[in-house]
Amino acid sequence: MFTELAKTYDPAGTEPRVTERWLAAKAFAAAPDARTQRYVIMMPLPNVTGALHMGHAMDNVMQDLLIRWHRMQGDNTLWQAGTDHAGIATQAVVEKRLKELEGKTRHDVGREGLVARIWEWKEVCQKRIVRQQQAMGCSADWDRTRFTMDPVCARAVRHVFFRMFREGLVYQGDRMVNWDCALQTAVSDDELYKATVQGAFWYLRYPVIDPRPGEPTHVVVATTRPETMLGDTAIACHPEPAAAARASGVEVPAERIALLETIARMARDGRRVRLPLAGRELPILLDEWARPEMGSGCVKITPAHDPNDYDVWQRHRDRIGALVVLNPDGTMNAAAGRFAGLDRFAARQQVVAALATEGLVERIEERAIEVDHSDRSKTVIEPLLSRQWFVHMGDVPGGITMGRGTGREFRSPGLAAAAIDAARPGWRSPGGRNVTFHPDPERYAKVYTAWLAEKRDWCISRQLWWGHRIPVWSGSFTGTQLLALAPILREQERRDDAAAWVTFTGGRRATPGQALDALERGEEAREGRALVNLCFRDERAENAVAPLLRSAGLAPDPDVLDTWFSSAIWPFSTLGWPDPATAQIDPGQSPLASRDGHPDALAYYYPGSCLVTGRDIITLWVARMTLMGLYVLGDVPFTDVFLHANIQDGKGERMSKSKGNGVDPIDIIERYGADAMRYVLCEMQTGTQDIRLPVQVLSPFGGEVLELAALAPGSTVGTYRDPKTGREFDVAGNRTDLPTAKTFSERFDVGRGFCNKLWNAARFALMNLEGTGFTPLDCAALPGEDRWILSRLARSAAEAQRALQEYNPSAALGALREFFWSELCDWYLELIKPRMRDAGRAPVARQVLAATLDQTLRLLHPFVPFVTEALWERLREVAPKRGITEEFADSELLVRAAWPRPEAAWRDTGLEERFALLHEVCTAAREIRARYALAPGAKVAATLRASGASAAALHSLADALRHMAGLEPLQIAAEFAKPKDAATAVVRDTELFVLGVVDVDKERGKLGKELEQLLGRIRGTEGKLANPGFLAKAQPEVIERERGLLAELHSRAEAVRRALAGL
RNA sequence: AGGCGAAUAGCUCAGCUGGUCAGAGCACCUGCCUUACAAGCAGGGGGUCGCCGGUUCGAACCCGGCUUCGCCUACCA
Repeated sequence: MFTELAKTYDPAGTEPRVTERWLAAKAFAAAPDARTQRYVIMMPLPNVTGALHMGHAMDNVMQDLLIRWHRMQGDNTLWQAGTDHAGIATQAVVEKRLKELEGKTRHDVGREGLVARIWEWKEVCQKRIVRQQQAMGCSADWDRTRFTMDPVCARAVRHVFFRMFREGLVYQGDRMVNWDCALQTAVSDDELYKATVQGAFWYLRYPVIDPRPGEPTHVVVATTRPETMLGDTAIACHPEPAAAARASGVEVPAERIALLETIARMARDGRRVRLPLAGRELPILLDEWARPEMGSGCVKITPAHDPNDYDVWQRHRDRIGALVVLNPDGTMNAAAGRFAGLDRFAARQQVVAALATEGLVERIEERAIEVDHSDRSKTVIEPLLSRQWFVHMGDVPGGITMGRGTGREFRSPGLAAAAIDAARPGWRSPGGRNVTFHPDPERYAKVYTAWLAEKRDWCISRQLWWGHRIPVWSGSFTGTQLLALAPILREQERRDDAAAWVTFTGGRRATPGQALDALERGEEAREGRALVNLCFRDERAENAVAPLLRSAGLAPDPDVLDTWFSSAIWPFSTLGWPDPATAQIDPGQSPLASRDGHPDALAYYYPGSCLVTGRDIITLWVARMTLMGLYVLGDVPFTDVFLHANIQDGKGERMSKSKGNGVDPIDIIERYGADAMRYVLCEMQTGTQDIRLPVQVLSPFGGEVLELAALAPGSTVGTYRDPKTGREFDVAGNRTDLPTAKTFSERFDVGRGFCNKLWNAARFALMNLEGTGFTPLDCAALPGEDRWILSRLARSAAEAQRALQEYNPSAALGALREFFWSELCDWYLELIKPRMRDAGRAPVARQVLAATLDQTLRLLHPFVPFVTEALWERLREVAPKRGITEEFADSELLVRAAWPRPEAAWRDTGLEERFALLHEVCTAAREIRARYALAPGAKVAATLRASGASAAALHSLADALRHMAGLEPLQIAAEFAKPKDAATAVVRDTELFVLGVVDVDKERGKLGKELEQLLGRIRGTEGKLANPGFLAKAQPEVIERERGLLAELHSRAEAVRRALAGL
């Protein structure tokens, strides 16, 4: 029995119940079956660092939209959910809490203790993330939820690393890294941000050793970090100072050029300088890095603490070395002599002071300096030389085998090269796929390719405790020691689950066998040193030999892998690679192994379909996932990459919680409902540019709505001032001493309005649908408005389908909104109201209405799943059988219902045209009614002058016109005298006269204005047609159109003139 | 500094290969509590399409320059 719906839609009361039904029915679960059409999205896994923000909401909603759409189309649809351990980000968060709550550092609790705490944090955080995603309506397969450090993924990480290690694609080397002294780890370039700090250029004087007459006694170098001078191993001067100065375009004083030329000559002469404080002799290098126009023109070279100096070192390795003067914690090390133990900033002061007493500080230039900071610890980054693991991105001699052992093998010159190929339009993998970016293929392919083309090796080691341990044992040995280890090395080399490399000091890398042979043959000196790296594929095997290795002088690598290493293999690690049958999943999870004769999850769901993300992730993720997929499985992990817009605040700035300009999706869901949020996110997603979402906040003092972008900032980040009271409040949640206020955005009003409209349209329908049955109907025999709404429905469904295929959610939703609101609600529902009261005509109207509502709910479901699912339930109760010519396939849950098929038979372009005329005449009549302030319910007499096709159209739709415009009685005739007392409107080739309401002045004003407009357009069109160039060069059909337009304008102007004359 | 992109109504955005393309929603104004919905209905006003040139019979759209903003990459002794 139908119980009437509430008058307004209540998302808070509806959504949890709908979620429960979905989850209870396991409506999102995916399992391999006989279907060949599959659709797979691997969720860009959120970090377990905290709550989701609006960017996640956008990303998740876009994915859910595609997933629900494909699921309804009958594809076997998998949305793989999960979270990322996010190494450094998570460790930093937990360490910070540890400090705040317990006052302890990670060293107080130890490695195991810290990792245990992070696991606890992860459990809490992952649960919260899943709850948030479910609140948004995400229809991911929760029974397959993975975590990058769970056993399934961890095994895959080891196997991939092992394969790369054995094939020589990962290596260990000394490189310049961004060192975070607080977290004591290297961080990647992506984890840096620039900040301006107050600093100075210190100009330091290095004494020249034994200067000759005419030569300077000192060489001046400038630095922003004086303490690093303790690590100087050279100074440098440009080889051609005069020429370089000219080329720079900067005015350089002649004296300086002369001085630099002298220094360059001294360098060629082999003159040296003495490093103050340390006393070392330093050579003067000639290197183009020293730019005459900058600083003093000469530059100190500190290879271990400056990336550019590192490059200089690489060019002069035969002459200079590198000296590390910093400890991992940011204090000076023993190499810093008497400054050892001092913090880097304290050392800076003291070095300067010491130099000053020796008269070696020429001058100090105070100024603001841009310095790299760690995004994780917010401290100043130190460039530092250290030993790290790298993935070799460039080409390798002989190339590499991609997809080894998969049956999709192919050769590629290198990893980056393979990933670049994958995005070429003409390229195809052995599986026949490539990667295409949407919605702007060329633009984003360029970004992707440009980044990969640099082929910069990927630093994959992190000095953290939280993450996948690097499964390598290492040791440094002399040749003699190495020979003693031969039995162990040779044994490990024989195993297929272990691999080893020996790197000699000279840089030569060899397998243990080759290395031992080389030593025995004397190609490598026995007193020289060699680095041994030994990698084990399986953890158990590694543990078994660990004691042996330890006794042999090898030690396990203390570092963990970069988070992106495990994220990059997410598309297949989640599915159980390398062997789904033996993957160790949690109790209750969907199996990965083959079942019921169907393929296993990996074989069935890899390669996937689409990656949905923001364009800032192109290099971080898309490139690395593609590369790993090709390398390990011989095929791309997805064929489509959907890059959605990012959300900015009202000022066009990136939203950020810490900045206090963000909006929390959970606040929005509470305030507006999840569907409202989804509606607006989809509507904003037009594909061309980033989106501004103006942010508002309720004043905690006065309660009024304030525009965040217009507020005066408060005393700290994330605080603002109430304009009325001048008092401060906090929105970022980092101040406990101030009142807090939740941010929101009025943009979401639109979404709430839409859901409410949908609710009420359904409410009306359901009130009238009691007892609706299904009888096959003859489409052609239906009343005009029925055929019209079905035609519009079919057209809108096709439009939405096309827009979704083009990754344009906004256009798809726009088409559906237009159909639902402006056609179904504004016209069709009104048109059938009289039929609903007429027992004879009601059944067909009911059946068509039920069918239309059925299709509308299906079409809108991917956008607004909750309200549509709730209404679907009621619709099925009231009208269990629905359809027009044949019955639609039913489904208990809308989420599993079939997507509407394109019904070509419903389309009737001529009828739609006739209705368009009806709408125009109706609008004209309403305009007259409004102009003369006629009561809405009052009927008014009218006549229509129309002939030909228009007359036929209006005759056929006269009832609708009477009803919708309140025209009664209404006459339609080709010719009659215009009544004196009639208000007039000219619509296309017809004239409408509304009788008995005329106000001559009003009419004259209105018609006069219209005539003026028409005459203006006539003049314009005539001018065009009088232009010989236009007639000669424009396309004939364009000229024809203009002529037709001119004729129409003339006849309308004539009609308006007649109306004016008749006043 | 280089690369990519954007600038259209008060706000947020559409506008396909140049020709009924100047649009939508919100906001605003007017009138309506018309038995689905006032979170609604009906009607209305509002834009020199960032600026300057060029190409073209014709430019919001194509080209060049400029201004402003955003993103990415690099760099500053």
